[in-house]
Amino acid sequence: MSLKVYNTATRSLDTFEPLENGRATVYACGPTIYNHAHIGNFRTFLFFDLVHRYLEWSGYDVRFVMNLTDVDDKVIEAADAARTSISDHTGPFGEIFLDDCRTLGVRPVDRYPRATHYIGPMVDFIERLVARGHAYAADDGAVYFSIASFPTYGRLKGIDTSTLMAGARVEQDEYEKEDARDFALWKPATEMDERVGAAWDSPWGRGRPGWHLECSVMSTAELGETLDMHLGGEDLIFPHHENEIAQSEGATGKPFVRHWMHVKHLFVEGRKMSKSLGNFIRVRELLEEGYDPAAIRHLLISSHYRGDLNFTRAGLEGSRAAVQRLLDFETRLAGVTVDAMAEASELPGLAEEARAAFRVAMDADFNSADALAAVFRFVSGVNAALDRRDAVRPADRDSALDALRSMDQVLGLLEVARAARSVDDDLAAWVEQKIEERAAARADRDFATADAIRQELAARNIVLEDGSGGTRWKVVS
RNA sequence: GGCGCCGUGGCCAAGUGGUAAGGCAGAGGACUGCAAAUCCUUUAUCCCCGGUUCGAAUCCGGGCGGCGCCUCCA
Repeated sequence: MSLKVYNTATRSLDTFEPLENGRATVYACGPTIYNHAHIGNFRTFLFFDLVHRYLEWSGYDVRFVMNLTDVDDKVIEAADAARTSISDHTGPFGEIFLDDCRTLGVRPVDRYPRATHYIGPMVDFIERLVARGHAYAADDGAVYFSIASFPTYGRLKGIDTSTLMAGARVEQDEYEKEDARDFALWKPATEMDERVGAAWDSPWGRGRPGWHLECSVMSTAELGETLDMHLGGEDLIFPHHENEIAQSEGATGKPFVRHWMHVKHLFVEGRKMSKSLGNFIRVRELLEEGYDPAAIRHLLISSHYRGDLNFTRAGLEGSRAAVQRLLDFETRLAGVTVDAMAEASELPGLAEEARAAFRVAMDADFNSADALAAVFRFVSGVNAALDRRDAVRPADRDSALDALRSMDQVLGLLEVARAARSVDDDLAAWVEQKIEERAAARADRDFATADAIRQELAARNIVLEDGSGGTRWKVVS
């Protein structure tokens, strides 16, 4: 009964062991806020959220940090193209990103450090690396990390760097590097950098930090020198995270990260999502097309984070239906007839079974697909049990409701679905009025009128359910 | 070229040695004025070939097919 996580560094399923018992420090590489986030980004960010929620659900005292990159090549180019500054360009996109996160149910994390707020610590960090012989200043005003000074470089990705650059990818004369493999910690400012406000004073002159450095410095500043978990997309393994290890361990002499976890990139309609294929899907678009955010969330967590995930609109339809089943189940359970004198039911047993299966699934390297299966088995089991009975004990109902809501603390599906379906009082009053009219028509066996009313409501995504206790209504997506 | 991953029913997707979770879709039935919701029934020799084993979707070898990284893409 312990959490096992696949560790990219060891390439094996390791037992999660934080530095300090009961506490967990997590650093996740967040987005570069120069544009709208796409659906692939959110597979990763939703996984971060799953980790965040599950660690808390498991009782850890979690400190979770996700950076927002607000200065790098892409940001600078985008800001310059928009004839603005990097801060004016990234500000709104940062807000939009956080807004998308809220919509999809990504819980706020403890800190969202932005690189531009850490320039001082970054300069200090570079000086430490220089002092320890891991970095050197070049004549062009840049400071480079010396790969030769860090023998284990390449271990995370499992590559031998001595042959890595044997190919002719690197323009040897581009910078004043001592070794083609070396990477920049500090880059001298260009005219464009100055124009968009991406240049700061430093002991090496005007310039800006290298992208890899940002994460090493912010994670250390916010969480300490050794992190329990570091998360990111699979593309970041090399060189980004490899470089972070070299920088951080080079500067501190201590292990940087205990567990490295990486999320696999998703596919869209069976193909890699890429600009050249023109199949980028932004979260914004899906929301504007009217897709339920809970369905998006469901689809993105419906497969294991290290496995393939093929994102399709057909799949989104399926997820929409799955989420609706969950909502209907909660509504039914909450409204079930209770009777303290009723005989004991299967619900407490099913609830216990579901919680246990859910935990086993999530402990197995955050297997959300298996965890969802546990939830749906529970749904079927309880529905069948309720069909066999007229009433259940209040405590039995509560045990089932508690289990459902507890599991949703991690999955966040009901939570997001409810938020997306909130109705104002005016609409509710109108619907109630229509339902009364329909009830009167039905009493007169005037089914034509009754059906017309039902269709009028359906046109506004209101679906009716006639039961023994009267008519219930719900908003569907 | 180097390193690595994947191929499970119509679609999506768990399962890494004991004879196939779950969701969606479909078909039949129960319930309903009709629906909706729900329940019941129903749909897989796990890409192919060989091997190891009492036993393999799961391990090994080969093949076919798809893909990723080695480029500051989550």
